[in-house]
Amino acid sequence: MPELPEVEVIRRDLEKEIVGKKIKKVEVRNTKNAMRAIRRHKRRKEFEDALAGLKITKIDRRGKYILTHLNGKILVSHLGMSGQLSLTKASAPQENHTHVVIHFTIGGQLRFVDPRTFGEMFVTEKGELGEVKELQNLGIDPLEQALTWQYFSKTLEEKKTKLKALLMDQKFICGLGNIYSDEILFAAGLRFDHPSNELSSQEVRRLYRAIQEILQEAIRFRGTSADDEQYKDLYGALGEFQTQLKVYQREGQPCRRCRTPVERARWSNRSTFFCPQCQV
DNA sequence: GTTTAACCCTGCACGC
DNA sequence: TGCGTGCAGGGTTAAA
Repeated sequence: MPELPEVEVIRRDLEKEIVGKKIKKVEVRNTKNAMRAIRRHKRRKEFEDALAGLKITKIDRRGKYILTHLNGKILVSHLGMSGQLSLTKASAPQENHTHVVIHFTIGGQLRFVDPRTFGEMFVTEKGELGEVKELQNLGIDPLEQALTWQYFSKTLEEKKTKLKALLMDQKFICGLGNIYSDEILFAAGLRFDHPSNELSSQEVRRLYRAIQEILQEAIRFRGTSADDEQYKDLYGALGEFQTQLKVYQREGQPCRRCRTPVERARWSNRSTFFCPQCQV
């Protein structure tokens, strides 16, 4: 499932590929799930007409949201669990669960494919972006300069919650999901259920550094394609960070550091993977 | 304030 | 072979 690194890889590729292009027309499939994909719009036509004829000027990212800037408008996309943006020729066969197709004037298409329909797309006026609640609530992006050591350690101290809950809390820092929070906690040598306000300053520092390092590495490897729902980039290629995973989905396999079998715990309706020896 | 569970959904693995 | 069941997960919301 796409988390910050995957979304950032897609953002960078979109920036390279579609900035400057003009949208000829947009097609939303006439299916229940396609309507679910654009659920903030009452009618397909409203979404389609909002984008037709506009030129793409910039691609931004906030947490796991991709913001495609057009003249006066912004197309907001969230890939949910199984969403994929795919850049193809118009002649390429259409995959199952393709909900939205954006046609460019110079040819080629951007398709939104999402089997589990947790993802969505919507169009907003540029001036109204600040009113989108989900974006308002997002915390600091961990790759931005604004995530300072001071803010990070102060929040950990104040929150008094389990570390994994905090890492996955999009209102604190945005973009981390199940895979990267597990990998970050392993890299920092901390357990998922360690109380956030009971860390030494050295441990806080390790965690802070692990966030930056794991995310940068994952972007360098073009994201993780670990699950049955394999993440694919804009061109349909898989990421390669799964070869680097230390604990995620490695239950029963020896820890890469100490050989102790990796354990899996059920926490808050999610699986969490950790080394009982290396993480305290 | 924090934690848990349910909800939305589909594909897949599994057992019978 | 085929059916039913459980599970996976992101984000939100309601309840505990």
